[in-house]
Amino acid sequence: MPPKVLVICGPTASGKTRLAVELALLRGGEVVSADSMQIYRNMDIGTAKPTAQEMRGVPHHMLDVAAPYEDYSVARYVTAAAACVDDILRRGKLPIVAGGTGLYIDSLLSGRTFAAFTPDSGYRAALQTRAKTEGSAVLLQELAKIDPAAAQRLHPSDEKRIIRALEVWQETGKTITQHNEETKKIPPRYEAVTIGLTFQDKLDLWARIDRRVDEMMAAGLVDEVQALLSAGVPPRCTAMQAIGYKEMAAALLEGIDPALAAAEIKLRSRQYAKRQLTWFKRSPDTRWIKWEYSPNFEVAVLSSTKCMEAAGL
RNA sequence: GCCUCUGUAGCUCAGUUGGUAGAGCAGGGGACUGAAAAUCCCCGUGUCACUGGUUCGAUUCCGGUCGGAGGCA
Repeated sequence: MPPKVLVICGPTASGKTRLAVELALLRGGEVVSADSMQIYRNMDIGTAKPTAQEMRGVPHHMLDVAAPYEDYSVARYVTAAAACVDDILRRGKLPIVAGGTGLYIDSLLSGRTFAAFTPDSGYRAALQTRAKTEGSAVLLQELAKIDPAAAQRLHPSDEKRIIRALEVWQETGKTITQHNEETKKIPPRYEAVTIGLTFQDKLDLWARIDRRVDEMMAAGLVDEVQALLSAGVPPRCTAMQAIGYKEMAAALLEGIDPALAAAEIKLRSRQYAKRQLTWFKRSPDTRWIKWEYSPNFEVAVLSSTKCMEAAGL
């Protein structure tokens, strides 16, 4: 049997951080973040990275492990996060994987491996150029010749995935379809007890998001983004695609009122929360905790604890 | 007070030389195997302000009423 871990997922601003700390304190656990943007250093306010005060002495892993200008990836995350989880397990403590990046969580738990090459050979760039000039539909047609199943699955506009499929073939000699089938057979790395946080009423989620963005503004989001820009972080890099940074950087660069950017950030955050829910909803074993009018952490902790006991955690 | 423009989807607006209408954004749903806070796909019936008239038929033309914007006084 694979080792057991606790997972806490849910949309942005649903209280994952706080619940993770509560449960860690209760069970002698340590938190492993599963957040694709909190991995970056110097991006604290806009990613709602837990502060030392919020951590309450609970060790947190996978925060601040990359520089903003670096190109991070799921593959890197899984390698590093699995090492953290294994170490926590070895020390007899409970690993609590908490975060909102569904792909990171699933990849960590599944034991899935990624095609063994680093996508910086220039081939990807060449394909991107071709997609721009010839259109991604042309690339899809080429893909159809080597991997009909993948071509069938992909939409002609889905440039990123078409390029990835082509690049996997080019670099490894295997089609992405074949790769996916093989990795599906890999047994899960961990047995997860998953708790999902959500809201009875969507409007409560929206209100929490709005409030959080207001707090970010008050905490100095504008300065944080300006500092990144001043430090020479390219506005187009992965880290700067993060909600909050993307909009604020654009406002700063174009001389737009930051308050307008804040409104945009609220909107994008709501849309992001919806996408997160879509991802998490498809896991049938997730135990959902629905916040009602206001988040009641006592109830959530109790409910989580029962859930953990039932699963033998 | 007079003149001009204007009132169409939650918002911004197209449009119908008269046969009951469509985009963007918002919203809803979905996907997702090395950028994932990224990326991609699907979903548009609404008293066409109200009210008379002309007409086989009006959201479209004409009159009036009520909103809104601007101009002249």
